[in-house]
Amino acid sequence: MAPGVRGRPRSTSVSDLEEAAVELFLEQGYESTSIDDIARRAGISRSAFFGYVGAKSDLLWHDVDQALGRIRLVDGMDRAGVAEAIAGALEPWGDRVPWMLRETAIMGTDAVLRQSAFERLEPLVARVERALRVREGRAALPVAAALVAAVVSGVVEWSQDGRSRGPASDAALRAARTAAG
Amino acid sequence: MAPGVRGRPRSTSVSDLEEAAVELFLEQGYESTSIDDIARRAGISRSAFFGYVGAKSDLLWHDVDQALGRIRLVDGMDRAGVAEAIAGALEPWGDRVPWMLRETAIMGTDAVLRQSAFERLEPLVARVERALRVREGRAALPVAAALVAAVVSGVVEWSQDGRSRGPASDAALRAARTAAG
DNA sequence: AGGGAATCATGGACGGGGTCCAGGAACGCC
DNA sequence: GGCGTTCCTGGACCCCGTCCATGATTCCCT
Repeated sequence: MAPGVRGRPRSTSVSDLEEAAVELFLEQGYESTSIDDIARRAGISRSAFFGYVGAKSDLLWHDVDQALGRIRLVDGMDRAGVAEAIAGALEPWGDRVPWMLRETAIMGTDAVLRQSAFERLEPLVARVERALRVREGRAALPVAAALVAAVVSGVVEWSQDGRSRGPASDAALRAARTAAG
Repeated sequence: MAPGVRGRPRSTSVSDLEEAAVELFLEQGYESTSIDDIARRAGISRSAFFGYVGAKSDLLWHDVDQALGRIRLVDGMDRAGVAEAIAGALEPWGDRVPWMLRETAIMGTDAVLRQSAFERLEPLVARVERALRVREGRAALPVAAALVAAVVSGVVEWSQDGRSRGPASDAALRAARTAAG
């Protein structure tokens, strides 16, 4: 596939690394799993690991990062439009929680997720602010921050709902509405 | 002072460490300043450093942590009440921006602040949720998250306002109101 | 077939953060 | 002065993330 690409082909993928990591995290926990462990199980060296991923915690965000990449915002949107755009990007998830957002207790990843959450979400806040600026003016930033925070907290609650969990996009929309009320 | 305390007295304080750190951060930047550098300038060993502070980034949050500790929430508050409580805790700041929130460009601390922001703010979200639960019911979490996010973004904007910056508490209140509207 | 050129993998070195611990130093109390 | 308590020190340790020289694998062109 992909003709015209020269050079040595990659020997694995981020998804494979993610898979290997989840296994190890479930077995030994996040902190007790070194990058060496993950790389070894995926069949590459520690150095190569950093050719796929910039940090160990990136593996936890792989699914979320892809969802973030699917969000399509347009300048001039209103709050509801932004909420729908974000919810739409979550539709591929359906009612299935990404591996890394589940079993956080077993893996002991809560602390790490908190550390990297702001870093991950802040770019989205910036994008939302830009989209809202036409309608909200100079107050766009707090509005954007509040909107994103509401949606995120909604998704987090959703991911912790044991059973009877609907689609992620519904949870996102619901949270956005309740916060706006 | 403080009679009845046995044992060797502490040889410095967190505030002293913060002061030494700010100097070094302004001179060399955050990343280029090692914990050894800070400890040396403060006249203690690297090991002792961790007896005052759990991590290098804690120094950046010293002022904010104290403000967080001043916030008094009561179960049954409404959104406006919570906003006022938070704003009240910021009054000691007046219109002066804490050292570590200023000159973040010079110190190169933006990345570190982002990393530790969620970690710092999430406990506040939890407290706000608890206070709001009486009135907001099960939707308290997204509301709390949105409220905190709005206030924080407002304070961040305030801290970057070059001149004609009013008190921090005003900025916090303003942001909370615009996000709620 | 053979020689670039490009891309990736490897192993190792390095600096730094954070933890841990054994020993010593400074205090109050008896 | 002895004792318990609290703190400081120096060092060892593990791991993360960066960097680099070297080698491996592929495509393309001649």
